[in-house]
Amino acid sequence: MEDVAKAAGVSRTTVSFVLNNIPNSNIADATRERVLQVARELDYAPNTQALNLVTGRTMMIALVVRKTTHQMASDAFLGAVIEGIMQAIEPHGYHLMIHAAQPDGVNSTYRDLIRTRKADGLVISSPMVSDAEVRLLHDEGTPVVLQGASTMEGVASIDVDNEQGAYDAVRHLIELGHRRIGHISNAPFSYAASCERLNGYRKALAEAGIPFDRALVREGNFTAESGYEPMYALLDLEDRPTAVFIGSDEVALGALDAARQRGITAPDDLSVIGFDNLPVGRYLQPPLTTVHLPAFDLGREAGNMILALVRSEHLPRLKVSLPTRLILRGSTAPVPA
Amino acid sequence: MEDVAKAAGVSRTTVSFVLNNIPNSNIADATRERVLQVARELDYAPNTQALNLVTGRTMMIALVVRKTTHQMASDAFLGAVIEGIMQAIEPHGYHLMIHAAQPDGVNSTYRDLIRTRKADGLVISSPMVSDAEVRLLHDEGTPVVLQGASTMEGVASIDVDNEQGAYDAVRHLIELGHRRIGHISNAPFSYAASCERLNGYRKALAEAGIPFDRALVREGNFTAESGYEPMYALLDLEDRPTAVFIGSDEVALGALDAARQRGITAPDDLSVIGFDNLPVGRYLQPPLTTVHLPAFDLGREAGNMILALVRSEHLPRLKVSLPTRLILRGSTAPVPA
DNA sequence: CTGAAAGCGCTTACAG
DNA sequence: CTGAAAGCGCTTACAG
Repeated sequence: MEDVAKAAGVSRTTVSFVLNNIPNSNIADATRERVLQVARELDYAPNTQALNLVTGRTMMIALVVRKTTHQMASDAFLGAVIEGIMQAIEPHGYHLMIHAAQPDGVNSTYRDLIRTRKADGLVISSPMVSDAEVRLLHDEGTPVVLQGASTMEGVASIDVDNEQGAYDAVRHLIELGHRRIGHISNAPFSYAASCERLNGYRKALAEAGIPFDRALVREGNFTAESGYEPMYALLDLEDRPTAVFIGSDEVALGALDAARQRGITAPDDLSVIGFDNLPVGRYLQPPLTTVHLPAFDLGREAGNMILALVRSEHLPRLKVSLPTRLILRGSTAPVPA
Repeated sequence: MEDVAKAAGVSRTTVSFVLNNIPNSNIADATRERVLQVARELDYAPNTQALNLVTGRTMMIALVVRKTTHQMASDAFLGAVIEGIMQAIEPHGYHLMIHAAQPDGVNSTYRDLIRTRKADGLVISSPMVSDAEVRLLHDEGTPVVLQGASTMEGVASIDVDNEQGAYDAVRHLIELGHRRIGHISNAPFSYAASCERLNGYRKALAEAGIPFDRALVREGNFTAESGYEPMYALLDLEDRPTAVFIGSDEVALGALDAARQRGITAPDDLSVIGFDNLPVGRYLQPPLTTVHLPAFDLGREAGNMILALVRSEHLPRLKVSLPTRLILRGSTAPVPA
């Protein structure tokens, strides 16, 4: 900048004014032109670090991924979420950094991103029901958006309407005539999303006058592998279900394989409906009926929210809930006569 | 820091020395203890921006994803690659930022990340054969690692051994007795990886004395949808193949569906082998035989390489090639008698 | 309409 | 063993 000022024969102040297009700076057109010209010739680019130091901002948003290494590496939605966030923030000059924080990390470090001024705000992809560090961060006035859990008082959050999605899925099964409907969760019930999906399941049953049977509910744990045991257990029941609502396509993969091993195939012997709408679902045999999770929209909305927060703008709603959509394919059918 | 110095009754210099553990600074133990103590009490955290300004470094690595929005959102490996890079760089105090750059972007902007000092080095996930911006960056002395294409002279790069992987796949088919073997590429042949896999295919054929037949080679284009046409074309051939090597599991998904629509099922009527080893492959019916692509390792190695570059350390090898591994599952079988 | 100067929060020769 | 001071590259009152 020094160089530009010298070459253009003006002060650094003037250069700063024209380059930043400061209003009311009243720079003569000729001067302005000259500075712009020289800056171009010298291929001038401002030093972000210097700018950050004086403005006190970093123009960075951190996406904190609260997952184990394995969970993150096999997260089919990470790309969509990242893409969504970037599309929201980059047009406004913000960049995205990724930070991994183990879910069990007691001494996790993402608060340091703020303390050491590496980022202006955090999007926390946190499936955990509660998290003391988030609480602290929020109380300190840090811009924080929770993506995926909405149980924390006063903290901005975004999620899909899990209960409604589950309700729609189970209602679909009921309409096909099923009465004996099992449920395998996407994750342990210590996760908010699992609870909400269970609630949707129960609500649909209740509405149809079908009594809730605890024995029909089993826990999955994110992965396809975790789908085997629960499915075996369900199929081993005296009065086994004619349909199963599984809270995750991924878990459904394993569950379907388990059923197959027992010689039970969907949808003839058993109707199966998943959740998430993984891209691969339509290529399975039979194509998997599921509930669409709008991962990209989730990211974009999270981006919009954190953007509003870091810019101290008004946040229309503190908790937003995105709609799901039932995707009918081949893994569900009317209950066999 | 000012505050810490004041509270400890020392100068900022001293605080800086003890906090950064500067060797040969010869701080009295008592002073050191006092400073540490006060810093803890005041919950002091250094301002990264100020530090960056004086050191001239940002401690940031940018992952430049050269893909369309759609491609990125449906990239099953992005999480694994990111995780790999982070595991390599975070222990050394570096952070990762993500930057999207459209593959067709003439006036793409990732060079600005360096010009404006937002990052110290770039990992470019670039499938394109050549890229003028990378050339320029490299010539300017910027630390750059190409992930996925190795055609640029003098630029560090990492990739999987595509040719060997394809060779292994086709050789497996030949050993099963197939002689009429089709190929559907993962992407257009303007992409380096596609060419390399085609070379592996040709090499295996040549070695077995099977003449290369241009009619048996078709282009895929990343997505499952792009697998239909090529498969139809192959099946419509007079002398149709008994096996097909497909350069991508994703493309294989569509191709398999296309075959199924024609009443042709793997592996009885047609052996099919993919590439990538998507997690879902083992849950398909039949489970997909494929070539394992070590996405996490790719990321970690890219991380190690860029780390060496930004730290001006010696780079053992400028171009590294990671081995693949043939995964035998159910979609390939001996040629029908 | 433009410039001199202070300041953002650090590091690091240099002096004592 | 410790401190005063310059400097990193910017922005922004303030003065003229």
